[in-house]
Amino acid sequence: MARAARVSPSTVSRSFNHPELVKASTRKKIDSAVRRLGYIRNRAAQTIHGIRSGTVGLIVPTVDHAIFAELIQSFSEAIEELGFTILLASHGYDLQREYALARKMLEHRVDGLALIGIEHEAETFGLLKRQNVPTILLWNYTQASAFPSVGSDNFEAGRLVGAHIGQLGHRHVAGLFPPLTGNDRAQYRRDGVEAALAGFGVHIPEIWDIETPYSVAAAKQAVTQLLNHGELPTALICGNDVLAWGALHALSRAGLNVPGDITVTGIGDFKGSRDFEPALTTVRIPARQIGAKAAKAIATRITAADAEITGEHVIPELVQRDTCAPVAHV
Amino acid sequence: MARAARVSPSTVSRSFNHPELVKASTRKKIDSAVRRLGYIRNRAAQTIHGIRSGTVGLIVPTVDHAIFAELIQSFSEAIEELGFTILLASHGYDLQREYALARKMLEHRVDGLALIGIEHEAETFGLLKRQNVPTILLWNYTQASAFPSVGSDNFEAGRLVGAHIGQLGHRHVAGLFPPLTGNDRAQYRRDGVEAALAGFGVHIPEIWDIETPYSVAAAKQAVTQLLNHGELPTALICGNDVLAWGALHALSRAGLNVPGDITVTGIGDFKGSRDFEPALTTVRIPARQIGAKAAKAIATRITAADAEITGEHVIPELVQRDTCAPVAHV
DNA sequence: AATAGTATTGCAAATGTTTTCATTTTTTGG
DNA sequence: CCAAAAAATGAAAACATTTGCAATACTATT
Repeated sequence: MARAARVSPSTVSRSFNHPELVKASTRKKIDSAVRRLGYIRNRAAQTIHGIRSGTVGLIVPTVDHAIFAELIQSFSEAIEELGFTILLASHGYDLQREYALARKMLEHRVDGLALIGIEHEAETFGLLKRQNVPTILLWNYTQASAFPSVGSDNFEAGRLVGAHIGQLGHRHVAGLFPPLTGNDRAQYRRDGVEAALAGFGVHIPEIWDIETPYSVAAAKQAVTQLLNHGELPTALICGNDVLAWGALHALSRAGLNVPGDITVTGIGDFKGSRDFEPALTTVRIPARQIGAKAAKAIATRITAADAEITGEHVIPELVQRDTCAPVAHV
Repeated sequence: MARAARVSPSTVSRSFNHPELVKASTRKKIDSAVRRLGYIRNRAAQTIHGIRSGTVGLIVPTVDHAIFAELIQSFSEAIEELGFTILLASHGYDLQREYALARKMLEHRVDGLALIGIEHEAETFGLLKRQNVPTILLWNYTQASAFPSVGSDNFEAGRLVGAHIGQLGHRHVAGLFPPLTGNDRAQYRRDGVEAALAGFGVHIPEIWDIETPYSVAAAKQAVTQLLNHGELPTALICGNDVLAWGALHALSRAGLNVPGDITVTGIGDFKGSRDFEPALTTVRIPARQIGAKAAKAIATRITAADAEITGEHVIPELVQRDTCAPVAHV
């Protein structure tokens, strides 16, 4: 490239990075050579100078379906705006694989890393601390996390639905949750629900304690099965909106009225929950906001290495819509 | 690193890349130093030797919601399996931005690039041809695309619904499509629908030709508005499943029976459409299959530079479920 | 114990860029 | 038109790795 423009590599470099330092005529020569050759700078070569790679790793449990899609989208938009590109990988809720992926991203010399959730392998935390990679934990929030977390307190989210259901007078409550292992969000929500419910002396009995994979299909099937099982709860608390959608479809299919016959809640307030029929009562965890804030936080930390970033709590909020009713007085 | 293990850099390199060439005892020394220092190879340094970067660019219109999520997930799983990491970016249906993003990925020296759809800026195609980056076009399919395409023929998908609706006897048909600019998939579907319909002498009149942004909320609102508009079509063809969901919610809200009062179709067969109530009649475009095949195709092309890869047509298929009925005989 | 192999390692060059410092060119002011 | 100052450019080192080739260290054979 340098020879094509008949200048030294140094001048080419300057022309890109500090154009004000090179004479207009020289710059023109270089630009024309660039165009002529279709030259594209090699970021890898810059990176080995300690110059930032311009990439941020994002490791999620899954891209599939609604859960993280909105988060990924907003995070990616915001981080792109700030000049970075995303390296994306998913581990399928396997925190061992997460460790391997984090390592791989470090090989690529990402400038920063974002993980979903608060709890990770000690090995992973150790690695990131040692390598001193700016890291941020998304989606769930606590003050005491190993790295700054940006998200909603999922325990609080669970508590909100639990309390709401309790206040509506429900005493026969079922729970529909995804597998809890490797998923602190679901775990915290679940704990929050139980804690709030306990305040009303309510406990989810084992027959009504359903675990299903994360999908509309699985949730629908599980609820359909529950329906054939004899006694019906008066309320069904779902660990997230997708499961709630599945539940609503199952109830609709069975000819049951929501909230007349049974109350249903979700968590997440995913796109579509507002417009569902009946509109889903849920807890809003504002994915777009979290994504945008997280992007800003990590970019700040990357560009101003000293700036200690703090986590940020995006407060979850109960959104009352049309799937909840007070229990009929006995 | 090399000094820590008291060997030369060359030996360290060999120990990683051709372990059989270094003595077991030396390898052990190196391994222990690696562990001690938490050393992680720098891929950037490898990349400037012409060694592959191990990344594949994936540029999508949006990550949001159901459309591409499944595709991204399956593509990412498969490509990861093959040892690559994804560089992800989204352009919001703006093909100019797509060009810029492609350039950026080239700066990062991606080993290959995947784009959604067949039609792109001439500039983009030119760039990729010149740089000779293995490129693949996802989701839509034609034989005559600028790069190999892996996906379903979206014209055919549209034709399938159009023909189905025509055969059921519908003559008063409405269409609900997303904006067509910068979106060949929607465009082709639309064309297919119209072509098939024309075979039955049917044309979508302007009042029933609705364009809405890509979301459940927008679709619901648009259909609600249509409902207040006087005359009702006997069938509503939606450009994709998400819009169909919105339509179904609107109809449910209005107390209309599907398919009794009106027939509805989607395209895509996204996760959840099967379990919707009523289950959505749609055309299956198997995202998982497309993602997996595309990953394999591009990886092949990357690892065996000579291997000319061919596109692959994943045949779309009408999935008849419960939202279509023949029109009542007049 | 010497020789011929073979196995193992190191040296040096190369990769594409940035950066510091030195050199050359241009401009300015007298 | 000259000297001094300022502006523009180039040379060389640095970054972390790979690789071909040369050098060294073993092993087996006689």
